Amino acid sequence: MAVSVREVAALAGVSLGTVSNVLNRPDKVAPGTVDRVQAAIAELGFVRNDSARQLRAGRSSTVGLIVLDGGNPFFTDVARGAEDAAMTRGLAVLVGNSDESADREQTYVDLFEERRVAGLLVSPAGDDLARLERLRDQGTAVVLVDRRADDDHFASVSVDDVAGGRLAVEHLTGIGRRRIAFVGGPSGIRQVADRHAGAAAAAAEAGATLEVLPTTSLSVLEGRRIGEELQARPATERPDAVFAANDLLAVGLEQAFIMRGSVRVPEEVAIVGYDDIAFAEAAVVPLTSVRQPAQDLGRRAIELLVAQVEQGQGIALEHVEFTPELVVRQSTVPER
Amino acid sequence: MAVSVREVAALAGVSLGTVSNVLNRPDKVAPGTVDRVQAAIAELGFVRNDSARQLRAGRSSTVGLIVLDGGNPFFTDVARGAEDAAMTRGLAVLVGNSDESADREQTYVDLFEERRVAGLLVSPAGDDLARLERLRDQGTAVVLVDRRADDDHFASVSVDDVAGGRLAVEHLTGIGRRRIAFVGGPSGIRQVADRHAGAAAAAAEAGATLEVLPTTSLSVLEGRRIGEELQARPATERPDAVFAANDLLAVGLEQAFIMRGSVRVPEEVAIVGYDDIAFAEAAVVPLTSVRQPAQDLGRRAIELLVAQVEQGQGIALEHVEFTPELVVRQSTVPER
DNA sequence: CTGTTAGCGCTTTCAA
DNA sequence: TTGAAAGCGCTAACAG
Repeated sequence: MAVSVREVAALAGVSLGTVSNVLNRPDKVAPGTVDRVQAAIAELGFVRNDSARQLRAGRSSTVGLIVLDGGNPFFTDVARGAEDAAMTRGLAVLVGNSDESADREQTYVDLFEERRVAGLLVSPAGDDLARLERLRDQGTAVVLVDRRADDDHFASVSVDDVAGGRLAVEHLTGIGRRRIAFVGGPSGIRQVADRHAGAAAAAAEAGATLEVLPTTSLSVLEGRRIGEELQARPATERPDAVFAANDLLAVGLEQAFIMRGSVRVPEEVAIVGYDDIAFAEAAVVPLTSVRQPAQDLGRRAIELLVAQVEQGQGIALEHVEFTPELVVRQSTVPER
Repeated sequence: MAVSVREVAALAGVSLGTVSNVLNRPDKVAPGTVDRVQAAIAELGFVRNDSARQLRAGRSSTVGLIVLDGGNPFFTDVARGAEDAAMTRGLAVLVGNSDESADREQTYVDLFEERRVAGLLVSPAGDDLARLERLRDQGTAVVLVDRRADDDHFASVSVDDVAGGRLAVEHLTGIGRRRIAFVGGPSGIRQVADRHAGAAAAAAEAGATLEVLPTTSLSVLEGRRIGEELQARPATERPDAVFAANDLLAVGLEQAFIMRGSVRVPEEVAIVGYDDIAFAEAAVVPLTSVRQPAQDLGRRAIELLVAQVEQGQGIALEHVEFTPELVVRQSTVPER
């Protein structure tokens, strides 16, 4: 079937140990020999068998990544960042999609464990991290993604949603708005609660009011529903700015305002969204939004993982928390 | 480090061959022994080493999938379908994102080849399939995804874009529209050309006209530009329906029509998009769109791959072409 | 039904 | 600088 080092060695007229050296430490081999071996490799189309390599070496050059939602752009960006960072280090990333199911997550953890991955990046589906702790205790590096580890059991990379909420509202007060509404829910979602907390703090500091308009989900439809309610109010009782917990809500608000033609954005009501989805820029009024550095998250997670692998168990577990950034567009600052 | 079959065998008081049998052919082992071995496995937390297994077995239980664009919902759906189908067969899917770069694609092909994957699912970045042919000649099963293989070199799964274009225009003529416009471009993109061809055929059959409005890209902005042009025309010179080559264009058209308030959708102009992106349903006027069975594509690709693996080289190469389906919403048929 | 044994392809001492 | 040999963990004969 596939050609092995043995055949390469035979063709090149050297021993298989030399072929291995050409592959792994070419500087330890005489230039002429290297050439001969490489010619043989090319001629036979030899491709190294990673299983054998890994079995012998005891360690793998693959890392696993388990994401909560493979269809979510945030996670595809995280994956992309991880992939890129891994590739420069000669690592490959196996991506699994748990779809928020603890069972599926478990299946992937098993799979990765059987493959003896160098480490695991995981955005956990539930609160039961016991299985991951066991893994880590057995020597597999584990980094939590998009979840701040509350204890010292795991390294983690996450984004500071409180800072994101603060950023949004500081921008709104900065452009002179004082009657601000926060649209979002359910409040049980940690991200929603954090963004609200940051928003509330920033509003209080600036002497602005923050009215909370709860939603049952983070969808365009819910945004439109709230938008309809707001535009039905007398102009004097409307907020002069809205911070939506995500972009879908914000787009729904925009639709309600623009479709009716009753509320001008941003003149009467400025709108800030969250996530900076691809669609934010293409909204009827391009949307100001809080962007999460998803690719950086993935990149950094790989770096923490590599550090753990290289420095072993004893390493201090880092918790990296990224600060989101504000992307200003016409939904808060009109085009000149 | 990790525990091996040897240690399990020692603890259970059997030989390592028996442990292997418990793992792979439990029915060949006495029930009592099975229990004892499994107790030992549980106690030691034994996890089988897949590298060793694969090295010995000569075959792998992983398949590689290389997609053109990891951020594109179409491909995340394909991946999801492939993952699900693979999982039920005990296969794992390694997903690589070529990002339309032939180089990146090559890197992943190399990676997968080193890992001796059972097969490769790939939506090729370029037209040079020579490398893939070599792979296939060496015995690795290859299935082309989202690209109809023009020859008998590869099995393939794709979606019939001509049928999709036909579907869209038949719907429009079916609701009585006769002056139809096709918005899309550049025409060099195969999907665009096919969708147009289907649309033209359907229009001709129904005795409708099909005006072509070319775009430089498939973006919301381009859609909005065309929309502005159309709404500036006298009502009598406007088409009574538009078929857009994708949903982004369609959303841009809608935005231009609705924002100006000058053209009613669907009364004056009906709009059909393509892809049925998540946003289509949430558009200001929910968008009628042509949906591609992306998950089915992924699932079927795995099935073709498995067939090749099981039946070997001699198998007749299948070309599965899916027919898209129309999702009707208010942009063509008003709510009652 | 269970134990023994021979490798899978590679890397890595250790000697020459 | 190169070659010979041992063995990673597992599976699949084959023998008992």
